[in-house]
Amino acid sequence: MTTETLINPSEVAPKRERRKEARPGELLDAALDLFVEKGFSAARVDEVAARAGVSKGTLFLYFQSKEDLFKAVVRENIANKFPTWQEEFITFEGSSADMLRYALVSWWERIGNTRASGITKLVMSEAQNFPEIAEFYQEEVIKPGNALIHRILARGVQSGEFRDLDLEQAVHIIVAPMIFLMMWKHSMGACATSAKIVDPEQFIHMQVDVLLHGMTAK
Amino acid sequence: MTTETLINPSEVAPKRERRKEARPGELLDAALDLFVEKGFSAARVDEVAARAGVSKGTLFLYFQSKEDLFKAVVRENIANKFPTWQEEFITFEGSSADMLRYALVSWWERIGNTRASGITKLVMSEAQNFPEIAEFYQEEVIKPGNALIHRILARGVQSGEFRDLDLEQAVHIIVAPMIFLMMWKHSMGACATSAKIVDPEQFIHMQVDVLLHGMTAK
Amino acid sequence: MTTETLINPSEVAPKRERRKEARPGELLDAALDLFVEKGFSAARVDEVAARAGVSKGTLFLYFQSKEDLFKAVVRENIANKFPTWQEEFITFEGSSADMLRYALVSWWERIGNTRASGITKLVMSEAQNFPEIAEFYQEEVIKPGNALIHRILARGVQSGEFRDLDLEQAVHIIVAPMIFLMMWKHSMGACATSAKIVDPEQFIHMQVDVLLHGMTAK
Amino acid sequence: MTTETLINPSEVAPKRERRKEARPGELLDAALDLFVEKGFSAARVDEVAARAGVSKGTLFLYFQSKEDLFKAVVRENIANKFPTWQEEFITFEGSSADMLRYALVSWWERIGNTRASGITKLVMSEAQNFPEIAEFYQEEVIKPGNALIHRILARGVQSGEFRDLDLEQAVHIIVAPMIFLMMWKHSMGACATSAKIVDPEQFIHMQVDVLLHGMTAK
DNA sequence: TATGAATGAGTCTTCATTCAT
DNA sequence: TATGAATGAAGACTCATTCAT
Repeated sequence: MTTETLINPSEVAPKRERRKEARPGELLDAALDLFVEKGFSAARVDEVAARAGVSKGTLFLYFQSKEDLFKAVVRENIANKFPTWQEEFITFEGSSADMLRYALVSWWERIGNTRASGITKLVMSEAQNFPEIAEFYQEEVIKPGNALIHRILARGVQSGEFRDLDLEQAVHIIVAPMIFLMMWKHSMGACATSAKIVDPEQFIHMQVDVLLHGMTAK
Repeated sequence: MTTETLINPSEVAPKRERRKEARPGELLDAALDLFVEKGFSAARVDEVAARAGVSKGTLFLYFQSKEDLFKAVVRENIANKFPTWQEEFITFEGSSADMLRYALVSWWERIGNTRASGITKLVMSEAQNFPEIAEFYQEEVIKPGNALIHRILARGVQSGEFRDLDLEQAVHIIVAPMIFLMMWKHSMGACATSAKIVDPEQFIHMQVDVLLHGMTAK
Repeated sequence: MTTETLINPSEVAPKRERRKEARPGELLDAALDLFVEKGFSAARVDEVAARAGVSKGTLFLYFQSKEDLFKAVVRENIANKFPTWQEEFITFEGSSADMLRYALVSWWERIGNTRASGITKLVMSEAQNFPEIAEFYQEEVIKPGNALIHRILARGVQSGEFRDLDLEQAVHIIVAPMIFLMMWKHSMGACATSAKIVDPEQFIHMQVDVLLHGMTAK
Repeated sequence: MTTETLINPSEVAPKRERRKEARPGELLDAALDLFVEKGFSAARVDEVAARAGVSKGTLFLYFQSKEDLFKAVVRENIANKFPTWQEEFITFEGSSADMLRYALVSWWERIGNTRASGITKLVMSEAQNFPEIAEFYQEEVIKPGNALIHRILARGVQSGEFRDLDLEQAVHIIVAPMIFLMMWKHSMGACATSAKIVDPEQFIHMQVDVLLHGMTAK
């Protein structure tokens, strides 16, 4: 997406001229869709090229191989949303419970509910065949994401709002359902009959509720 | 396979062994490994056959096609899991909290921690390319599994042990982390560096703890 | 067909015991059907065996290879009908025109209209891939057949009934339509829509009529 | 093919030649030879491609499947034959006997004696396995051909030159020997020893002679 | 830079043939 | 002699990749 911002965010060239510059971006864009939709092997480079409006040969002008394209797709789409996000939390005022709720809800809006979630599906599905991608993802996405959650939890524990948890573990408790949500959306959730089984918004809402208060009656 | 031939080369492995009864199982076994390890398309039928100690032709004697083999693998590894399990819960005595904890822990022992968990990873990764498999899995695995959890929760609510939850939703809250666990184990978890990041036993333990009591300090 | 007559025409053994002796015949029988129906390569040895009521392995007990089976089928079915037939003509009384008509009509009844005609289709279709079969067929069937016709024509010429023809050539004029008839029956004629286009009996009738009297108005 | 490379090795044949327009024709050409020579199943797509001077992959660039190629070969070699021919007969002046003779002789020159005759052999040999081809052939070749003959005969009958025949049947009498000729040429006739047994020109000549005047002495 | 025709290694699948039982 | 499970060579077809234009 929006590769032009990466390449040259300042000037908006006329369509025809911008084209050449935009090629790799358009290819990555098409590739993301196709990889998410069909997986690495079932996605055909012909179709990626076609969807990007170029010929197959052109694709190989920008990417050495299909694997290379795949890696670029993942790399490109693991946008560093975390830095800007982090700032929000530094200046966040309110309870840590609200903060957690806000984190998950806005995560859904900005990541889970966008095409970016397809990346997670992709990476997890193909991790075995692309260990370096998995590694990369771990470093660039999972770790920063976890750090963010970690900070929120630590704030809550410190303020006495949350009880004294093993934070390393607790982070997983928070993150796991979100990852599940992305996987589900792009696998079972994409199959007609079972589509409505998990409703993400409701799911997140109750998730936070249960996480904070538990299921046990008082 | 045939490690004994390697260890004991004097006992020549018979070239043509007739094991009609055993073959499908052996093939299914090898296929499960390979499919989980590499995914559907990256797995080669030659290798499945080789790992089962038969020729490629033999594989097609028992399974019409690679896809057919895939379906058989899924079917084979999920049947007969729930019926016996369900009975245990009917006769369970103790608190519903204990019941829930028992359910998740024994789930981990019997499914999550066995090769069967690879099936879930497999199905979710390939769901888009095999909608019928996804459908089948939904019906044969997800639904019965959810029903089991539903029963436990209903029991807890009825006894006043749990608060009055939207059970349909609550079921997902319980199940999601387990599915995550299987996905993780067979994707990121299988990559060296990040292997130890999530420890399943600890994860489940804390999961139950938080689910039951929440994170909020009293 | 009726291989038992070839093997042991004198004694009629009970079904079960005759079986063993009859095997090759039953196989040839089934093979003839299948080869005629589907051609050499499209015919499957499994099906031949199945149709003969034996296992595939048994087939190879009697025939070294599929090619061997094919050759045996052709050889077996090129029954020497000519010797007995020839006698009929030696004692034939009547005009040579009647003789010719009788020859063609009875040929249709005894050969053209029986499964034997399938052999011709078979041999002609596969001649390129089985030159020795073609050669064999030429010697065993075509030549004796031609000789028979030759004799009739010679008789007619000698008696002054027919005009003085180049007999070698004239024979082909007679034989060609009969061969055509067999080919047609087992190719185009076997396809639904065009089935009724050529009616053999009528065809032969007119053929003789035209051959004898010509089309030219007197 | 590329005999010039053999004759003149200094001119190195370019490895990748772009000849989009020419390819299908070259492939069809090679395929015709091979199909006629070996039959549908015995012909290998690799060899067709090789004979056309391209790689196997290229063949599948132009034809979806081997069967598709087969159909194209049949189609290619029978279109545009009859339309131009038909015109000749409309303007034909002379006796109907001459017309018939001319029809058969020129048929031999333009069809029977060219590679196109192999198509008939092909279609009749494979008719059972390709009913649609048979149907197609019936419609596109047999029917127009028959119509042509029908017209000649009708002309002759009308002018009183021929006696009053059942034209539908009479057409078959004329056509059958021609079809026989094609079958023979590409089956028995292609085998060394029996090659000269039927001489087409003589055969046609006598055929017309006999058809027109009959064999019976006046 | 862009094209798309051409390539050929690689895959699934078939089926005649073998062989332990 | 009969079986049918097992084989593996061979074939059609795919598709990422190349390269002449």
